[in-house]
Amino acid sequence: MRLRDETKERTIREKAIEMIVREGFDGLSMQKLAKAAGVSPATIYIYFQDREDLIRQIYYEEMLAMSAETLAGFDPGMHFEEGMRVQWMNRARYCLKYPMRMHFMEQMRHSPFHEKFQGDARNPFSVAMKTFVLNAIERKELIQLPLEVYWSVAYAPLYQLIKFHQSKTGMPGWGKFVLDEKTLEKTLELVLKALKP
Amino acid sequence: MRLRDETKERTIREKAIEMIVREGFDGLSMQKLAKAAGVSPATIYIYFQDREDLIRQIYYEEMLAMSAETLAGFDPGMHFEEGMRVQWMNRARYCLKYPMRMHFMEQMRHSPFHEKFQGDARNPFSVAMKTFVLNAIERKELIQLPLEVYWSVAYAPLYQLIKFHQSKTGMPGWGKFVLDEKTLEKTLELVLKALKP
DNA sequence: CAAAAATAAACGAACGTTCTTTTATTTAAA
DNA sequence: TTTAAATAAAAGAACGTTCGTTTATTTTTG
Repeated sequence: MRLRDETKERTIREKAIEMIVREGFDGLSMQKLAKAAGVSPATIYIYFQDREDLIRQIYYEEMLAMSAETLAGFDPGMHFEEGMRVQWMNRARYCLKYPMRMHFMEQMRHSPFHEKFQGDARNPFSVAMKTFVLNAIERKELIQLPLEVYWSVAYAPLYQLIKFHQSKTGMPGWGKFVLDEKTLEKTLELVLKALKP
Repeated sequence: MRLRDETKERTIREKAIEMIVREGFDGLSMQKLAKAAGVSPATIYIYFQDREDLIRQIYYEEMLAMSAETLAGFDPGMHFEEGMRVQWMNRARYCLKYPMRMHFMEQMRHSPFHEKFQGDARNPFSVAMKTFVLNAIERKELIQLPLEVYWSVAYAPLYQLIKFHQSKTGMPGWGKFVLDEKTLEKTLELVLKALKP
């Protein structure tokens, strides 16, 4: 019995991400992907049921990887400020280390795929986050607010900053923006100021 | 000479947005669009050069409409808190009034089209925004910070909140989230707390 | 040799776009 | 006032291409 060449699946996954980032979901065709991965179109269908399953699987894998990296060194029982700092640094590090994957996820999250796949995506992440927030509120290290408001104030600015950083042109009319350690830290301070009692 | 039926172009544009929101850029095909708009495929090419031009034109139109609505009742010389409040309410109103268009724009902004079209998109918006921020800093109503940091802290939370509101399922594991006037106002207060000296 | 991996070639369907024709409307000569 | 030429809008059918996927076959390795 012939064994699977696991590098083939990896290559397919990576090339798919590249294609989607470069040309959007429009640009992801199975035949072009096969060519890019140096593989026959039929081979893709050994590893994935169909095009949608391919996208779904990449999405799940990426979600897990991001969650894991985000929760590294994090404990839901941590003090608020420390926990926030760990998460900010983890997220920033991941996004800057894997800009392709990050871009892919951003594209995913704003496409109709997101709602379609969300139901069966069980990231270990929401639970930890919820516990962390409730703890922090109880300890009076964080003001009382709905989870969605917390999320919006706590992390949306970070992702927007990263998007500015990764944008080639920056804001139209403004120059190129570079996100350095200091700016990151300063922005985190602002967010903490908003959220602490 | 036969006159143009202007309703045709409007219908095409609206159906295109609907299709993109429902099925993504993948799902936008010229033939399906023609059928949905009750028009011959060839007719679309009277109004638009090609598929990409169609998307580009819709994008520009939407950008202008959003900018206009966002700047309604706004003056770059306004005091910081008042200006922020006007912009928050304007943006929120627009997004909640036209969820389709908003969704279309979000999908646009995170697709490769965005960088492609950004160069020639001149929204009247950046200038007003820049002036407003510089004024506010000079008056010491706003702390000193880069424009990108300001933008990230000031508006990213708002858009994230709106996305929660419009998401059918809400955060996975949490319930459905409804954005009411009071939550909006509360969140704005938090952001102001972060940004004021 | 058995069996799964991998392929090349091919399938019908759908794609973006164009070609040809028809329809509606204006213009202006009769 | 009638009517025919002129013209752009609009339609329908078709173009060649590429799409996602499958079938039939070969290759590889336990």
